[in-house]
Amino acid sequence: MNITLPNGDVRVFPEGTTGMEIAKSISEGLARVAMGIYVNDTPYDLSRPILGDAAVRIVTFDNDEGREIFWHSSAHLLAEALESLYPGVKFGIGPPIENGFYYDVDLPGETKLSVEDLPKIEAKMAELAKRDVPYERIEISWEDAVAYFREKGDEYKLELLDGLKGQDVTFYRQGNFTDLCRGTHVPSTGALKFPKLLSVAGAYWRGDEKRKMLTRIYGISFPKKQMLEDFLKQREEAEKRDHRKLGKELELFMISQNIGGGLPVWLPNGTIVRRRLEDFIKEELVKRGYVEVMTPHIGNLNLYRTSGHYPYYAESQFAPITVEDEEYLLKPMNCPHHHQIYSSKPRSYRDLPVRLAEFGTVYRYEQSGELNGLSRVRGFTQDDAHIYCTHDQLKAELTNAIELTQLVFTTFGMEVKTRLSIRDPKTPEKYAGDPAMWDQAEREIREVADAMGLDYFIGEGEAAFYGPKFDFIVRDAIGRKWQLGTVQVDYVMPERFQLDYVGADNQKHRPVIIHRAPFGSMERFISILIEHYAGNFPFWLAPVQLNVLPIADAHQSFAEDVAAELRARGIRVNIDLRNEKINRKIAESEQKKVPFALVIGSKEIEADSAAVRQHGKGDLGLMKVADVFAMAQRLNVPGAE
RNA sequence: GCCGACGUAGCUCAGCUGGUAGAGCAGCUGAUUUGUAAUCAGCAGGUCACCGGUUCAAGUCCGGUCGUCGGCUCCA
Repeated sequence: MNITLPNGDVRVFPEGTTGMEIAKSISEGLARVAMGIYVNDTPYDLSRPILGDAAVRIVTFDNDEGREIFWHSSAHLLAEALESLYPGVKFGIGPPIENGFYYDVDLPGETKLSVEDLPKIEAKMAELAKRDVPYERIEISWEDAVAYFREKGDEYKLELLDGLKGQDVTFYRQGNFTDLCRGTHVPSTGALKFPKLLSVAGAYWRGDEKRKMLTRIYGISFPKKQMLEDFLKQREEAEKRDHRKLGKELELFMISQNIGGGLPVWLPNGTIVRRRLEDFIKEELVKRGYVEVMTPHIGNLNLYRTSGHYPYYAESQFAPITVEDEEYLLKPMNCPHHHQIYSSKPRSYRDLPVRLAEFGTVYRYEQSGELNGLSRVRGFTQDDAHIYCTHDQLKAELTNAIELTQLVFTTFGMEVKTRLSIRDPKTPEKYAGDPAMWDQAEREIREVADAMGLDYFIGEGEAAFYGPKFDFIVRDAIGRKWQLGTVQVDYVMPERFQLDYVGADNQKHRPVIIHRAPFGSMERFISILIEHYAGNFPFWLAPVQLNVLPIADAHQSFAEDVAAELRARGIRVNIDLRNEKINRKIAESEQKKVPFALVIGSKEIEADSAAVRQHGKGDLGLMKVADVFAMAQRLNVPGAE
């Protein structure tokens, strides 16, 4: 048979040759690190005979696919270890994930697992790995598979089999452990020498909170010990960037239980960062023809009945407040308020687009277990705006809104993934408005994306109930994904709020609304920003931009003059007049991550200069004070490095 | 909300099998006048998250509550 390699080479092998034999024919080295082989894009075990001509691709730990195989096999090894340590354990699912693998298990009786049990399990895994036994693929009829798990009493596997009714299935066996599994696996357990179990957590069976909570064990493994060590070190480094830790250290924000969980307060330093970001966006809004508005924090409940948010989202809102027989809601979003502004006077097509912007604070009830620093809160401020436009203007306005969002991410150099969030065709009841409208909206938003050459992926079922949207997703220091900016198309609210404008034909028409927020939530954006910079804010954002550090009393008056001159130029300056050694003053300036320190002693005064020290870079030498002023002003603009 | 772990001074953390709380940093006072990452000394600082129980005795053991963290679920 003819086997085509990824480089285009075609080699002839006897029918039934295995992936391992092909790998060996290429090189012994490749055979050693191979995890599996893709045969015409279907993953095969290396021991599985290949029948007929095929294009193949051998995958190793360096490929996503190879890691997937490696971690999937590791999950089976974990399961085997658990079965040997906790006889009677039942197994849910145990897939590979982005960084490692997990297995969901139902432990026998009242057995509880805590992190302290992990080393023991880990040791067992390592021991089992050492036997170096093969992963065997077993094809089995559905009936026999059911019989096996019925015998074993594993109702979870039986439930999984329910979903596979009528098909033959595959088992994988290594040593004493057999699992229902589609595969693929590494050739033998010997490859999995360095497993590391990371955490235990509860996880609902099949993700359904009405069903039993299983114990999930997370782990990771590597083919080389050094890789495991590097991974753990990197993890530790990432934890240092955690915005909750840096937020405290740099006095950016705090969360007080006396105020309430999920209700962060901004400290003076954090307020500066936030205001600078707001100023940055506001400037862009002016350039793009937005007008700013302000609306109160509560609104009549009827607004949200009209919009449909209430009672649909009632369980994620704070309870209504009743005053003089009227009910009010802490606003969970700004849109209805803005719609009132739009409809406060007759609008002509000549007025459109109307772009109403507001840094609007909204309140949503989040479950206590979900609160997280600034990332997940109960009160947050959106850099919100609603664009009311004619249908003809929609694409241009969408493009403009997406560009603004992109400007945000490029300004900060953040890596972002763009998701086009559309309906889930299986649950039409979750969406308002008529399907034809949706089809149109989804088509239009996609056309805009394609015209812009946007790199995006589809998120089926991620649309808002009133329309499709783009979501901009970034990762925090420890790899969790968060949605920041969003741009949404909405044909539903104009209907519900009876919004209209008079067209050139002197007839009333419905506008289209674009909801958009480039930062999304200021709180969440800043949480990511803190981690992105590891607290080392660029000059224009830094709460304190410059520390002036006189060496001794004699240098104070000159230093104070320099500081005053900088302040007069709008630079945020601190001066350290304490009776401390210069080393101490420098150390603290570095710890506080202040971008520049100006050391001032006799030499500097003599030369009308300052010794400039850049945070993280060290001493840059003497600079004339006039040049320092110029540099500070040059750096004090958004995006400057 | 659910599963698990954790909660000691402003911060970071010690406190073994129960015997009335300890360090470093920060703070205050004083000395030192300092040249590129922490000068020295003294002082002060705690209802050991909260409530209840066991015990002669609880930071430590048990139960409950609240909160934090890691997940799960949810996210307009």
